[in-house]
Amino acid sequence: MFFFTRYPSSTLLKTYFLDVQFNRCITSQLIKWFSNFREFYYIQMEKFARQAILEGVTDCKDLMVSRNSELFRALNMHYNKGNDFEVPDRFLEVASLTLQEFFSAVKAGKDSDPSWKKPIYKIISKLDSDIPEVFKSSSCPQELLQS
DNA sequence: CATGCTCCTG
DNA sequence: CAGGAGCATG
Repeated sequence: MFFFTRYPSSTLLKTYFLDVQFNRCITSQLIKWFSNFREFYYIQMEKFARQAILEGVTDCKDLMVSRNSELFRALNMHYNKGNDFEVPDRFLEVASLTLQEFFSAVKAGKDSDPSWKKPIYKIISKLDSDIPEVFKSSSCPQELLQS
């Protein structure tokens, strides 16, 4: 699900886990889960962005996340270990944009500001897509829901 | 006071 | 990932 939504609301999650009896713990645990997902995601982005800078990359167009890029492999291995489904193109676009945002920010020296990542988070949080119906409850294979 | 999020650990 | 601290919102 992370490939579609980086910042799912608790109400949205509830509509996709109809067979789960939500209580405070379950809900906060799921929210926490996505928070952890984001951490990994952003850490990878920053890592590759800095690496690109060290490699002398100057054009953002050279920072597109394709299905055969190292960054994609790292993310796919984390969220889609068994290659249970095809990652949506939209995610590649969001990932590319995220990488470019980090790249530009670091390159501009904005990382000296303690809260330099906040603006990037704000941008990315607005790029969530709708989750396909197939992910909903009962008929959905567990492999798909796991990430 | 309840939520939700980040940051830091283990 | 899970836990907990600390901060922001409403």
